Amino acid sequence: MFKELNPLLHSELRLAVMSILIGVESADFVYLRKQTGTTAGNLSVQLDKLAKAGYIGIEKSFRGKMPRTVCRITERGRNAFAEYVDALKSYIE
Amino acid sequence: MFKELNPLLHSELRLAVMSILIGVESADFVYLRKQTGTTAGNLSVQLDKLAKAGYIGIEKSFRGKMPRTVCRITERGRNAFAEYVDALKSYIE
DNA sequence: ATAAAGTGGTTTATTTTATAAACCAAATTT
DNA sequence: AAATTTGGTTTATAAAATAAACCACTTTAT
Repeated sequence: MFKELNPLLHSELRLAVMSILIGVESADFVYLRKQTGTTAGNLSVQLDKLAKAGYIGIEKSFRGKMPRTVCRITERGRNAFAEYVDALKSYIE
Repeated sequence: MFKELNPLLHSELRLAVMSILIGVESADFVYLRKQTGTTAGNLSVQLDKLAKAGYIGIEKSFRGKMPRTVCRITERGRNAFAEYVDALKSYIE
């Protein structure tokens, strides 16, 4: 009757991050923080979880002298997101 | 950009319960437990939360000698569900 | 009649998760 | 050179979900 909701995606902040990343080539930490309106600490933790699941890739580098964290959705992340959306529909349609 | 997701509804089990109740006149504890596949303890706790928020009404009675718990969505619950679904769309569309 | 098992739950304890607070290293501003 | 800002991470706390125990009965089997 109801499809299971991937708990990693069923989180407001992680879902927002994935929702952003699915629509862009890449996005950096600062951008994600502004768009989601969350705290840096929370974002840091949630990005880690998404990365550990292989849903996003994180590249750290320096832009001049400042650190820079760029995130990008992976194919696995894309698939998981699509499945999650599909599962959600079993609840809301 | 992203609408807030009502945390009371952003829970797999509570969402499933609301999803069932929105489509029927009423449903009892046993039916909800079977449809959702959850444990009685978990269902009991989550129904309480929905009831305390005024999203569902709970009537307790006896059917012959056995206790019976009947749940019904309220107008407030109906509205909250509709809003939640609408908010979700800002993430998945 | 009594013990064992089942029904329909509730309550309490444990684990997991989310969130916030504190911190760090370096850069920039005053 | 002290204070503030940037771009984060780490750690502590609060909240939530889940599971395990339990309770009050009823039904079935002995």
